[in-house]
Amino acid sequence: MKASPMVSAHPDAQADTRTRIVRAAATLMQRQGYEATGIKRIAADAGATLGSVYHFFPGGKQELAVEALRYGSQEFTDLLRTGLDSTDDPAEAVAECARLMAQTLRDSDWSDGCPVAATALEFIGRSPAIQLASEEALGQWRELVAVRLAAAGIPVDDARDLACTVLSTLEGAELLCRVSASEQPLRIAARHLARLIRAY
Amino acid sequence: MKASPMVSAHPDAQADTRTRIVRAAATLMQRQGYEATGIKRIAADAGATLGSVYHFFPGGKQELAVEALRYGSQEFTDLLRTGLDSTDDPAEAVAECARLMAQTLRDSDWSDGCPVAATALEFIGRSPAIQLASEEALGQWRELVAVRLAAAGIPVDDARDLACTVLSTLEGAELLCRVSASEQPLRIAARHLARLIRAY
DNA sequence: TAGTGGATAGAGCGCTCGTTCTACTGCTGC
DNA sequence: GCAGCAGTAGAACGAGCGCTCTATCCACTA
Repeated sequence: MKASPMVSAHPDAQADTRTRIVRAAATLMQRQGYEATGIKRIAADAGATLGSVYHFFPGGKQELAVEALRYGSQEFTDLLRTGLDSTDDPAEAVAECARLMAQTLRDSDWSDGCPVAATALEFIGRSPAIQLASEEALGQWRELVAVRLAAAGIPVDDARDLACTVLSTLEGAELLCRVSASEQPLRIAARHLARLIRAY
Repeated sequence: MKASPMVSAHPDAQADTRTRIVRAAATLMQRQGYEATGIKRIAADAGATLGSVYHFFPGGKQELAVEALRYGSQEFTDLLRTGLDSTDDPAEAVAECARLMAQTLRDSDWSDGCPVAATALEFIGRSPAIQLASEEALGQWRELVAVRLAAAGIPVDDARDLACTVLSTLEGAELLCRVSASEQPLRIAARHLARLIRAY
């Protein structure tokens, strides 16, 4: 079947097959982790077949997972950048990130959270490739926040430490939001993080 | 084989079979999540057999998982209580919790983290029983911190919100610690949380 | 028209999973 | 002595997993 690119039941069918597979994998792994996500389900969600999956990812599920983590990480980077660039006040900018996350979560029924958390927790100490990909993602986000805070005049060392806590708090608050199906933890975190940053 | 209670290759063989099974399940699920943890592996680690597992948990893996979550949650409650009661200064007490977590993590090679995070993330929106058990655990911890802060003279409403952020930050920092195999995020979180609390 | 190779397609392999089932052991009350 | 029962033991089942394999389709080149 061949479906010209614009005809399909899948929302992003216009993208090429490889991209659709990565997107589907990223979404599923973000929502339920690595082990609970089957390759056949990924292929079905992507509107692709098993043959295509193994054609593009001969390394199998793990290779696909690493790619999916990178893809999701980039999406979250974009969200952070949007929040951080939303205003001149660095405290308010970080708070905006928390609010954006809360909104994304609510809009997806508490499904679309941090793209690496669920998968990373399954693999700590068990898969160097996946742990490294997760570490790179977190490091990249931390750097992004640190640079933004430093640009606002906060001493570089303080900015780096603050960025670490900002990320910790955002990640943890997101977990709490998802488990309790409530925006509250991220809303509260937004206020407290802003207050903490203003103290510098 | 019978093994009088004191003879066995397993560290906690003196406990009864049911307890050993729950402990083994809690440890494995804490380290690698629910899906990656097989029932046969749980039985082997507990020094029990499949028959015993299904004898005590006729509801199967999910019933066992809920019990394991409760068990792990109680252990973490004990850790929090120890930290919170370590000093009169509420800010310092919360910081001590973070330090205790960092130490536990390091001592276990970044394996023994929050007992519910990994499993909870796999099941959000997919299993009411497990999500509820996770929510209860987080709520219990939050309450514990809130009461401690209120007892130190912080207004009740502020204490409740602060407790929420404390938990968010601890959970997130722990994730960062495990992924990066470093105590740094929790050490930094300890300082920042103390500072935030002192502002009230 | 024939040839080439990236991409698609899905049947089927071996394996492991959670679960079920039957048999056995050892204690307790009669 | 033995019935009854909680607990132990592990073989076996069906389902589903990740993955392999062969066949086919379709542009593009010559």
